[in-house]
Amino acid sequence: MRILIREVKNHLDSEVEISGWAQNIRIMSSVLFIELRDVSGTVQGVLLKKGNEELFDSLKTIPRETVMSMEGQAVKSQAKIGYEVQIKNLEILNKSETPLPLGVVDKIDSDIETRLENRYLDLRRPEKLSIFKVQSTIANSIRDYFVQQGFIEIHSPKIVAAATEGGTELFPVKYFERNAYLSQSPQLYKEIMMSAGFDRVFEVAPAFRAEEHNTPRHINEFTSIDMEMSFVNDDDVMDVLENVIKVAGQSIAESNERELEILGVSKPSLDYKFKRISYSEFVKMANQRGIKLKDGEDLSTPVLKTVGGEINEFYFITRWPRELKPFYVQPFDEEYSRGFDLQFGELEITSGAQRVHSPEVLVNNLKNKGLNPESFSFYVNAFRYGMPPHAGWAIGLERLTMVLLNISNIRETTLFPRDRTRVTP
RNA sequence: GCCCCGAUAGUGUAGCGGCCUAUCAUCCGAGUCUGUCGAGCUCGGGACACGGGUUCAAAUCCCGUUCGGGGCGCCA
Repeated sequence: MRILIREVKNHLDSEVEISGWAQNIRIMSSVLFIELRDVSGTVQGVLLKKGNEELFDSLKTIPRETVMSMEGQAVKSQAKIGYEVQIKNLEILNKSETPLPLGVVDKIDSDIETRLENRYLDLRRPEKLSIFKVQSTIANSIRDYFVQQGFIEIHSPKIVAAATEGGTELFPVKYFERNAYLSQSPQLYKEIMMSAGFDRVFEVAPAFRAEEHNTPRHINEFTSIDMEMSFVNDDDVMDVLENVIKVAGQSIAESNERELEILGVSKPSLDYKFKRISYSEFVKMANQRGIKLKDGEDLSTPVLKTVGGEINEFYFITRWPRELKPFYVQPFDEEYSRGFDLQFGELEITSGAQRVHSPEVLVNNLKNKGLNPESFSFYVNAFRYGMPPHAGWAIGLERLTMVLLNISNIRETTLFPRDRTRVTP
């Protein structure tokens, strides 16, 4: 029965069977070592030539990254990790071709381009695996938290009709005899669920944006963690968001000690209150730093870098100008809205808001934004027959992973990134 | 979409008019070495993105194409 490599140390002085990839084979005249790797770690197998001549010679020409299974005695030894497996039986399950398009254990770092082209090899490296183990923890801890808080997990359609929010470019798809689009966000649907009386919902699903951006923080398909709650305001859902981030940080600290060590990242320490800085205060902060910025202007990347870059923690930017936020964001007063962003330093992690719940205000907002309320009837109608006040937000899973692991390119936290020029693998 | 920068063995690089039948490392192959762990040592293998131009001479300079990187814009 095959065991995981990290379990070998619990079976010293007994027979074990392990399977994995031969990441390095060191051959001496009378003894050879095979470093075997599986999802849990690595261990070396040893084979003395004496008494095993045939097997010994056949292993001399085995390429790196060949998949094999070995049986033998697990023993304490002078190996660096303190133990090894004395090979008795070895079965080649699948030979690797050579040379490798990308060395898994080479000392040379490859370009991200080469790594993405050969992602299956790149992901064999423990650091890359670790990123996605952590991402799994993040997603699951958030999901658990929501379920615990009485949220209902929903799955909204990803193929949508022409009319959406405006603004973002959409990917067109052929829908039989009609044109449709890939969904940019579950926004309208999760709001409709409030009208449906589900009270609190969440969804973890892909979102598609056909923007031709080319930055280390944008991709065209990402995983959006969305939530929406009824009978709450913007401050309430900011509280929930702060908890969610802290829960995720806590779960990583508890479950991914080894991965953090491999990545050389310290445990997230989030035991501080997330600051809530109003948009207008943020503008003042920029002005104090010599940046010419008027109240009402959008916060550009350089502004966020200068001001946000100084704040090396999570913080909210609240009360954005209505002008800068979408039609479904609830006004705070004539000028400002109940929309907010969660930032980490310069990076936007989340966008959220208390939403408009009055159909009249909604229709008015649509018109003001130059959109035709008629095209949104499927959505607006849900407001006509009893829509509760509600609020919600959406986090980019990949961006959250970047922040918690201090990774600077979103492609690193995406298994198979879709960017301006990449659709494969 | 705009502005910079880049493309040399499987991988990562040096070279930036003649010294280049192109450097180094890794890798691959052959051999050697009684326990290595970035194994060591010896020998061998493998590359100038594509198209055009300038020049006696181009990896090197110029133009175009393709692809990539960075910055910005766009971006619920």
